[in-house]
Amino acid sequence: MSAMVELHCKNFDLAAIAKSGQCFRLTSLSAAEYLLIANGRQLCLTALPDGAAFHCTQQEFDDCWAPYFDLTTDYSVFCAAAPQEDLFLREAVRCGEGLRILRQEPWEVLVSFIISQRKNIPAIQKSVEALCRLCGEPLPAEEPIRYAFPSPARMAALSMEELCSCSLGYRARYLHEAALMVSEGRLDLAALGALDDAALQEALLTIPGVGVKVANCVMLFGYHRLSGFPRDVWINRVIDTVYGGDFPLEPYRGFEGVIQQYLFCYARSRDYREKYGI
DNA sequence: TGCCAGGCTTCAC
DNA sequence: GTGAAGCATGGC
Repeated sequence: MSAMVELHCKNFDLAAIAKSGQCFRLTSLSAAEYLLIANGRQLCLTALPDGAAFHCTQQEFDDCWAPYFDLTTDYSVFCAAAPQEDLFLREAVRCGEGLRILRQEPWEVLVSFIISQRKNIPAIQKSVEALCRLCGEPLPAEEPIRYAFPSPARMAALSMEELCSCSLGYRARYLHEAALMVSEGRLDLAALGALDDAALQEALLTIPGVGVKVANCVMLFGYHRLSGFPRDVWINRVIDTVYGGDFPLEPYRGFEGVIQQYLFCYARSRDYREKYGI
């Protein structure tokens, strides 16, 4: 019988995480089965009513996946921060209380969110997967063959034509330059982790194709800087239509990014669109 | 078929 | 410094 670790946790919803738009390689295989490729390995998961079953050894769970899913953080504290009078945020939290802010590798997040600009989530997933198939290392496993996220060096070796074959459009030259910057040592993503938030954002903004929004995504999802608050079209729409153009961040200082994620997921939900006629 | 998508860069002014 | 135009492509 293969190894398995069961997680029972109120604030853990695989379906919500999979469609949260923060990672693009956690995919649904069936109603309750999911496949995650991250950290150079793959993991099968089964959604449970109060958590998930991780199909791996206890050691792999402890060393790799518990940190990845940020399991030592108590998200109920963030959920409880929504004030009684903010009915919209309370509904957003209720809708997304199983979300986690994943601790992904900065390089993968950087590439994924350079790709993300002016694309919807299915299109991003498709481009990321095409890129992995094109130049990612095959993972040691049975059929079907799956591919790790490509290293900067492997991406830098691609021609512009090869990059464009992943439906990257005008983003291909951004990715090519980013891959060169990292593979040639002009940009040390690991070293950036030692910088404070302001210096980290400044460094990320030197990368072509990275503006304030993408930089905030990389900070939040790649460096676990929970104060990052990416403003995309969905968030701006919510702030404009629900908060009169000004969302109060001060009450959520230090975990603005978690609140942002609740807002983002609720804004894209059917509940929200039906309720607000959008 | 047309609008939109986890925006950024460039170029007038 | 600010605002508008242009950008490639696929989902819905």
